[in-house]
Amino acid sequence: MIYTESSFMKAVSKESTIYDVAKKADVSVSTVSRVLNEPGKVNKEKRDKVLEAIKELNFVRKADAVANARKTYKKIGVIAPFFTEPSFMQRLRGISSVLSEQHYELVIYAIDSSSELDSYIDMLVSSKRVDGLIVLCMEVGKENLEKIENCMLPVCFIENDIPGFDCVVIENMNAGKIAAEYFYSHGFRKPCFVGDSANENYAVPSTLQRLNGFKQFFENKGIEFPGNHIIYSSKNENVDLIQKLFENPDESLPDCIFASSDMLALKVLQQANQNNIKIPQDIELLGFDNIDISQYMNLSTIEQKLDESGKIAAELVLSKIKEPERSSRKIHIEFEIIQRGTTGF
Amino acid sequence: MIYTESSFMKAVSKESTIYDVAKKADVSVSTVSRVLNEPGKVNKEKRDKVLEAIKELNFVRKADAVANARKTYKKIGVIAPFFTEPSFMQRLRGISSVLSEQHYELVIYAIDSSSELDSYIDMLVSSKRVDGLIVLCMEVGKENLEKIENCMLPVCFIENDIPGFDCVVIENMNAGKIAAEYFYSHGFRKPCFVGDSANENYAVPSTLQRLNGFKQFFENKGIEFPGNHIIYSSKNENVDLIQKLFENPDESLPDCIFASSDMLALKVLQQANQNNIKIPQDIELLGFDNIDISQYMNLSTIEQKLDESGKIAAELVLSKIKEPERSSRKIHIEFEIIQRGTTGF
DNA sequence: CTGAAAGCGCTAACAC
DNA sequence: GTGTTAGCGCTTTCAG
Repeated sequence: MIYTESSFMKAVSKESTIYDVAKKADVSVSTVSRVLNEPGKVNKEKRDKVLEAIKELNFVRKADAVANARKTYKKIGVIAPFFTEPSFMQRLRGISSVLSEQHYELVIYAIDSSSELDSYIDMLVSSKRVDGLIVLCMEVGKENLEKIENCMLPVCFIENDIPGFDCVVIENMNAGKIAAEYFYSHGFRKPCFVGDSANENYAVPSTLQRLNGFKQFFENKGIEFPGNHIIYSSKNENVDLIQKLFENPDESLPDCIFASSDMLALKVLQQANQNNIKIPQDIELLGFDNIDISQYMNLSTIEQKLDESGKIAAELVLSKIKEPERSSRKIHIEFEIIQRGTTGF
Repeated sequence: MIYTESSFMKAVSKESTIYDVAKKADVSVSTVSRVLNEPGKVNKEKRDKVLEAIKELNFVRKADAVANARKTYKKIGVIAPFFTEPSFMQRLRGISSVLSEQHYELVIYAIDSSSELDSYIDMLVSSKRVDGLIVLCMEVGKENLEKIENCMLPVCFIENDIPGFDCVVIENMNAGKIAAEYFYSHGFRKPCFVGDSANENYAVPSTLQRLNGFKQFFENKGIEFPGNHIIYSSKNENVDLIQKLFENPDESLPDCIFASSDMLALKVLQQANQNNIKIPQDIELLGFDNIDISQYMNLSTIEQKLDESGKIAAELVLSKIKEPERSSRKIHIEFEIIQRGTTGF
């Protein structure tokens, strides 16, 4: 057996408590507690003695004991579908920034399936371990809602509009409409929509809403969509459908495409390239999300202020914690068109 | 003032404790505790009474109190640079999966600057709040290492090789070599490297290592790189440099490009498209990471098994928690070339 | 199987 | 300022 440096040197020094520190520094535990929490209120002399004892004993206090005594947690949980999409990350980033500012910890419960969602919620309501909860883009059944309400856990939903709860809602219909309006006002009359239909059953159906908003706007203007100008299918099928679309003769090609995610838009861009279709000269292309890579790829897109939605959600739970009786609020996130290289020809 | 449904209905019922439950069910607190933890060991009759009391009182136990009494946390902290890169997400996913399997919570400390790193580490060592720590792709100064060691916090570093600590190391040099070997064995002799140099000071310099591995392999074979075939600069400059490269006459173009990240590779792909350079016919292109979008874009790339590196790191801390005295381990993550549409012409 | 009682490690009145 | 002491809410011996 080979002893590495670390296992060799480290003694199994027992973990010390403030009692040990107090004894060693020859003061009371309250004094120790004070130098930990309000050092100003204790004499320099004693304070130094305590500090020294702390150092010598290698004392670290247990956050759980503190929380238990103070009856506070300073933790917010985030329930999110498995973080595969970049958009979730950006939202998390927003959440994280305000939480760390307020000295709250961020604990993540990543969901892979509906049943996992249930079991996490059970855990969270059967044992109070966070001060508040943020639920990201997930459908939550009535039963679970009741559980949450029963244990009076402050919660905020993002991208899910639930009556009686704090929500940060993304007006996906409106997003579709804004895209349509943009194209229409620039003179385009042959629109096309591309979106992935494959949503997990526990995820919110935002793509469909965007499609509806997009379609409706044009239809209100008397413009109909040929069947192949609405591509709304599973990921793999969509690739084929896009390819088929681009194989059409020029006159039956759309003059503008709204993709319901930037990833999809990037895919369209690539496929257009391969088919010698110039973007934006032949077809304009607008994505959705404004993920990091989009700027890089010079993709025009609709930004939904992901960071901000995360921030607002965090602020909502925090405020709900301070003021549990306040009535629930619903915040609508704005969109913004980011015009880059794939539109505005 | 308008009362919403929720604020109207919810009484300010005080939070109840197991004492309340015990009283109501007419049993001792130990019995309540037992039905909570080992329900099998208590009579059905009493158990039901307790369960009923729990329901009536809307009792939820405090995780902190439990942790305090049990002297256990069941939490792992992850320190990571701000989650902007998709690769981090995938690693987190790996970490998350094994933690949730083992019923550990995952708390995230997102770092934005060196000073934030310091303050998080201070917090973590000055107050024990997690059982273990995973540090993602960050440089940690000697001082901080000592602090961590002093408080005997089990820790595992990902993509950072620190003697005496558990590490999951990515052999970036070797990655460069593998890419070079791949191109070389397929007959390519005019290699080109593209990488972003702009790393935060607290991030590990993996790109440079990949460059060195790539370069070295070819140089060992007697192949030199013209100056413009090594693009290693800041993000914005790189775009220009790539463009300039592609403006060269055919004979001074490279025949293969290794990009040190998939994002960059995608950028190269786009720029090649715009310059009517066919990939892979004119130039082969290999990325690095195999992020989700790469499959979508049919990009050949080197996968570094991000999920797995996260999983292993999580397993390492967990094992270190169980067996604190075991000597430190270093796990090397393998690479795999994923051949898709941008190579293998 | 069940209950009494002694912790867990820290905080927070309350007196001095 | 500082020490005493009673909690915090739950777990866990140890008898019975």
